[in-house]
Amino acid sequence: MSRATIDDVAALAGVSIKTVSRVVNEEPNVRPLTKERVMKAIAHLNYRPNTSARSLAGSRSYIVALLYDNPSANYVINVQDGAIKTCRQAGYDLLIHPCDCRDPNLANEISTLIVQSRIDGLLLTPPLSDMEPVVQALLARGTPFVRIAPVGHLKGAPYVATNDHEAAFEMTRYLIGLGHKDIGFISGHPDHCSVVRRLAGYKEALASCGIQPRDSLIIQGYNSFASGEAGARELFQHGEGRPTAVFASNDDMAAGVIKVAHEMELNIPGDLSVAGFDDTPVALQIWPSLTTVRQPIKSRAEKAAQLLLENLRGKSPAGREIIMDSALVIRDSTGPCAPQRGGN
Amino acid sequence: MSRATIDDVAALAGVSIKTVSRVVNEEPNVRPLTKERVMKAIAHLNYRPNTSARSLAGSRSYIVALLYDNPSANYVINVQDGAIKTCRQAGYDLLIHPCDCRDPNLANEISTLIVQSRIDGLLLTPPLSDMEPVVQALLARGTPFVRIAPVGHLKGAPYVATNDHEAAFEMTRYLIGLGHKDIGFISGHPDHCSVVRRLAGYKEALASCGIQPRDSLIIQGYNSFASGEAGARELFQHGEGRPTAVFASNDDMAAGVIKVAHEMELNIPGDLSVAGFDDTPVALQIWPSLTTVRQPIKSRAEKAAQLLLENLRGKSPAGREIIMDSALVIRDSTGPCAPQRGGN
DNA sequence: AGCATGGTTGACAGCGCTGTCAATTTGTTT
DNA sequence: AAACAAATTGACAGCGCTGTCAACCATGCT
Repeated sequence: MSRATIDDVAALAGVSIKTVSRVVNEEPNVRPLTKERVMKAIAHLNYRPNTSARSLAGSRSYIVALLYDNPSANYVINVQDGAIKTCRQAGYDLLIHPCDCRDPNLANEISTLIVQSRIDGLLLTPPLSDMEPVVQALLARGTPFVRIAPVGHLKGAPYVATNDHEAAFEMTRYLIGLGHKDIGFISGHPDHCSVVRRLAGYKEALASCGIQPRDSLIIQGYNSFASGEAGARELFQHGEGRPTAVFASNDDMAAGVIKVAHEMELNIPGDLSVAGFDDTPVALQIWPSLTTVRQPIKSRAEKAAQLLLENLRGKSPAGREIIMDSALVIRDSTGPCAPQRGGN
Repeated sequence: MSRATIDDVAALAGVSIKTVSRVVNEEPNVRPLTKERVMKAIAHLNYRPNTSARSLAGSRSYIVALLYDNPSANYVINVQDGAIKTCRQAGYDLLIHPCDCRDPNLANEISTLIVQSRIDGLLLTPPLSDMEPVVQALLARGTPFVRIAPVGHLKGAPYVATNDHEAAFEMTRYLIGLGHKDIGFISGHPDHCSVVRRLAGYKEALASCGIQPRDSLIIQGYNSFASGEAGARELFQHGEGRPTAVFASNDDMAAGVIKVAHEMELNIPGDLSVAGFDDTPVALQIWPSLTTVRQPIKSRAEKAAQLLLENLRGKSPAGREIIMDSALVIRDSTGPCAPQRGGN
């Protein structure tokens, strides 16, 4: 089973191993006829090149690394799935590498990883996508990489992002459309810059409707469920000025808000509307189900991997910056503004 | 940075490359003095062997694969983390390989993976741990593997499991201790055999307290949140015979039960106690927080990886079957049986 | 016909390491 | 001290592939 070597193929096709190598690597200058003979032999023997030999002889390793430091299991799994899918098709292996953002030595650690595991290219997820030292180190080494959902444009650092700004804008407009005027906002972890854009979208939507954003309604969160709870308590402490809706920068925090609301015996969405961001599984697991923004996490990772592989193959040009769309998902946690206690 | 080869080390230490190789691979018959000199040279040059060359020349690839087909992102991430941790320490890489259990060709696909990626050994997670064709194929190939949380003893197929049976027994006893007599049970996916044991533990606990298990209280679930909801609806449809407590075989299903209870305006734990299994993050994200059983998912994966690596190194003997303990985590979703409406 | 030109092919030398086996050193025995 | 066994070390031949470079072939041109 698949024990054939390049020599076997060469013998069967009646060519030299070098020619087989050319066909396998899709190099130019092989006569179509020859190419076909070789391909037939390959198929017949079910030949698969030996990765170790390839990477030893050539420069490539056919391995790309996926770097992450993200507390959300769901997010990571989705990114992995997307990246693996693309890599498998292209004959690349994916090496997953959890890391620690707070490690001051991170850039070095990554360099070591690249050298040691002979990494061809890397995929960076937030918050690594925006860590200057890491990006600079990669740029300096000349190791290809693609950033997933970064906030900033960095010269020569390609990325795939979603339009967080617009999505937050739309969600806020939706809440305003429901009659809400006092809309609390729980922002994301300050390091996750992508999340900064969500705040901007929120503010802009408010402004576009002539509502003055109030600082007391904007709470600093840290992406965790617990920070959502804390944020909710802070928002609700002044009885009268209480917002009638809360927009959290991710679902975990929104779930925290909802839990606090339950504890305070607030009716959702009757007394309080809550919206999240990301559409993680928890959005459907809490009660009531959460209105949120669906991110194309998996397909974004696929795209990023595709971009990276194209880079590795030398086709560096076109589309080094890709923006993908996300969509509002309206569920049961949002409804018309309180006083009227509308039907919904 | 780390570009040193074995030749450099050999030159610096004043020995042949073969001796360096011996030291690196911890082979016997190297004089302590020589060994020390070599180790110093290695440290000085920050030498790391080239994986490709190693696997090309030798038989090993220093790669182990982690196979899974599990809908729970949290579970998978924890297993990955545990396995990676152990592998890194030992200088092995971990290749993650999501697969599809329903694929009738699965065993072949895995064989191909092993051959193609030169996998040294594999880690199987449920439900693959108990798939006969897969295990048999591996046994036939002679490829080392370790099963995580399987249900069955299979000759020559080492595993690391937790005492699900006992944990389910204890949880049930705890509920009985709270005064509950009508305790519903939502079992897990029939393929996830490990989950079968939980049902056995539940029944046994009932029996041990002189309570006759009733079939109408035992519902077939499928590990998903949705199947928890469905199970709850089934349990609650007959008004009077309604159980006062529900024990679900995992947290997702327990969350489903709680959601249905909320919809039916049942007070938890006043009107209904709910317990889960696994202690996934959702247990803390729902309201009220969920009483559950904490599984040592990550450390179990670490152990499994250790066992596998020992196997790869030829130390096949001792402890081919390891059982680890799980623990009850009492939170707010369980309380004294209804009628009295006790304080808690 | 004679000669560049460029497309097509193969011979060959490694990539950095490990397995084999023979050479050397060291320790033991009588 | 000679003879032997065991421990220690190194020379060398690949593992399966790719990069280099030279050889070859088919054109189109003068």
